[in-house]
Amino acid sequence: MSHHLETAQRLRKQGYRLTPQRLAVLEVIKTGPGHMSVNDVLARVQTQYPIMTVPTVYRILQWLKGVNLVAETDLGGGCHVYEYIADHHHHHLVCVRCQRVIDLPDHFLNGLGEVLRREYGFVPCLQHVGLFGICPECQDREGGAEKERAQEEE
Amino acid sequence: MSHHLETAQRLRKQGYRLTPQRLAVLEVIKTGPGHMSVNDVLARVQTQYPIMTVPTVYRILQWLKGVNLVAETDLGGGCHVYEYIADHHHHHLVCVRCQRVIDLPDHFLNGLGEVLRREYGFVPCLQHVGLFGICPECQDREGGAEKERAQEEE
DNA sequence: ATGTTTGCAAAAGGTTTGCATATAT
DNA sequence: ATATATGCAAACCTTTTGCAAACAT
Repeated sequence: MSHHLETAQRLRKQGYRLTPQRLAVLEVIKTGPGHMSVNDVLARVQTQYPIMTVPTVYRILQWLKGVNLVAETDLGGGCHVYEYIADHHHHHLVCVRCQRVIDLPDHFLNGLGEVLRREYGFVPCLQHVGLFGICPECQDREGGAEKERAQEEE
Repeated sequence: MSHHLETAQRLRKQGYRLTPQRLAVLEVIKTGPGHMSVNDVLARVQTQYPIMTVPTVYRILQWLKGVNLVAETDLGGGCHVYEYIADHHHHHLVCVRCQRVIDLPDHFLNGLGEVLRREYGFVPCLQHVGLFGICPECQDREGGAEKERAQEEE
């Protein structure tokens, strides 16, 4: 936990207290695979700090979101994932079949943002947008024609 | 409940049973203001059918979604809203300040859909997308410069 | 008559809160 | 020393499920 001293110093300067828990969550979210749920973060932190609890993870993640160090993405169905904000925003393509998440560079939505601002006066938060759909692998597995299918009977 | 007989007939033909609860939810979601939560639907239905329960509303809404009569939009934070699908898809601009919802015609995302298909092989479900941001009114009320603001202290 | 749908109650899952204790500053 | 952050437990909210009774067909 020595390679993010400048971040820690900045936060301390802003009056925040740097507890081991906060540093551990920061470390995990910084070095982790991205797109981690609260439980993912908790599990990883607990390998180093077994006493870490769920409410604390929530509070720390909300805090990190507030200071713009992590982004929260709503994947639908009451599932939120978090990841470290490096220096560029990006979006997510979420497969509704296999739950896989594909990263999408931010420029794909830049044009849309401008249109919304211009035509609606609406300032969109397009830092992290989750878009749902079906990934190529699941299309292959399902056989091609997924246009109009109403298979609501299981 | 007599002005959607053709819809009812179609559903009955498909083998579904048309209970009073189903007809009531259909009526409410068809004539309601749109963007209704489960509790909104429940409250409106209960003015006519006081015995309506929460699980039934969920089941009926999932059913209506399955037969492509309503669309479900995830507004984040575990909040889902439902609305009747007329004959055109559209999207939502959700104000993160006042929760207001602005409708956005579907063609705003058509280009994006094609790009995702072409460049990623990803077939997006862009029938109903919720985009978050700040509406013009809230921008005025807040005073213009809402670029970089970290007011997480309350 | 039969299989589907409902109501009830309870469970499940994720998230939040109250409060005393521990702790970073 | 002091105000903030944590741990614990419990509450909260939305959504789901099991099962017997009610009901549309």
